[in-house]
Amino acid sequence: MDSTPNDYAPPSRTEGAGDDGEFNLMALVPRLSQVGTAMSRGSLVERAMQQAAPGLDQPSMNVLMQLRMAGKPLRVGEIAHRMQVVGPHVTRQVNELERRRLARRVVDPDDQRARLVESTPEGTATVERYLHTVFGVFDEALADWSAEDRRAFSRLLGRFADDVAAHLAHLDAQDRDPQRD
Amino acid sequence: MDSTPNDYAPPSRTEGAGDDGEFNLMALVPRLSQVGTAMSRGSLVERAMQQAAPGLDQPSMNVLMQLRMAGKPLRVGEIAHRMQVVGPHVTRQVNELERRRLARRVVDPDDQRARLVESTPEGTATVERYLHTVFGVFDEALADWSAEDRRAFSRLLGRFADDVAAHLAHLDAQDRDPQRD
DNA sequence: TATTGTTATACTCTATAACTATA
DNA sequence: TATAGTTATAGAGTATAACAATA
Repeated sequence: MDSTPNDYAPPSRTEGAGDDGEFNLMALVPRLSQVGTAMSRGSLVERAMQQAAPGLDQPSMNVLMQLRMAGKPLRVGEIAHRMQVVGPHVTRQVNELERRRLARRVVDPDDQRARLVESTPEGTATVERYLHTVFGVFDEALADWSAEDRRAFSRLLGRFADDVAAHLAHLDAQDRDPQRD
Repeated sequence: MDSTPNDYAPPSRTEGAGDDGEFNLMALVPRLSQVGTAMSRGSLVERAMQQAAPGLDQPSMNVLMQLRMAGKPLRVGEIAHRMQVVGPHVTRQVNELERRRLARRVVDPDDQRARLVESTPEGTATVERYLHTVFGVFDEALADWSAEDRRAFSRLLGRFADDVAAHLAHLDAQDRDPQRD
């Protein structure tokens, strides 16, 4: 019983040829949701968490990921901003990471109020294991893709994320300050 | 906008950390997360919910969306499957939708155990308002895109979602039944 | 005996409010 | 007085377990 989740958007089955070729916003939405689910609570992250740090929670791994992507220690507020969450949330995850010796806090020399969160070697190794699993899945899933399609997807996804974010920021600013526009 | 997730220059040891034209998995991950956040708890959905049905919760709207995309009444279990959630979760949202007269349950004539959930006219109007807002934002955000880029993005995103889902389903099946391969 | 759905309960993620300590 | 972070608490979203009705 397991019917296809995709009656709405006929595209693909992909293997053969003819994608329908149309641009249809209605078809885009379920795909975006699908990707969102995969990145937050699907078997991909479940699998990667299991490989990398059984028992650790997802947001804590997300903190480690932010540190990994930044390549340097970050303030609590900066991590919160990058994760698109609120300060206290980060505090709790950093507590957990510190308890597990995956990260530590040091006072920011430039501002005694602030704390810099930095990954420990074990923290770095943990997030590397996580990314190894995630990349492995993507890599195998995209095994059949042409180099050109990969580049195009990367470019278009980045542009899409940027353009949507920028437009929403514009709308939000308008809401806060109806004068402008 | 201030510092966007774009600072993420992967620290040196990433595979082929190339420039914009390259395909770099490490660059893909934050973009996918960003899109996921937008679709689940960003200002896009907040805005659309506010326009369409202030006070209604997001998963209930998601149920209405599934009915809209299917174009026909669906069983509780089928809705759960399409939403990638578990049965009891859907039951609660359908209760809420019924309370608000946005959907109703009818016994499935083919199986007295099952219930078919169908949208009321008000439910349909509600989800149309929601989609109108979402499509409006996307449409404006993508205003500058060429028709070709739109088609390419639609095609590649669909293929990506399908290929990742298929590969994960394969891995999950392997986990459950290590015999196979 | 297996399946569809519901009720009751608990867990995870995230937000808001009140507070502490620097600035 | 404003800012960085923390503590305490509350809410939204989702899962698991036990059950009822029908197959």
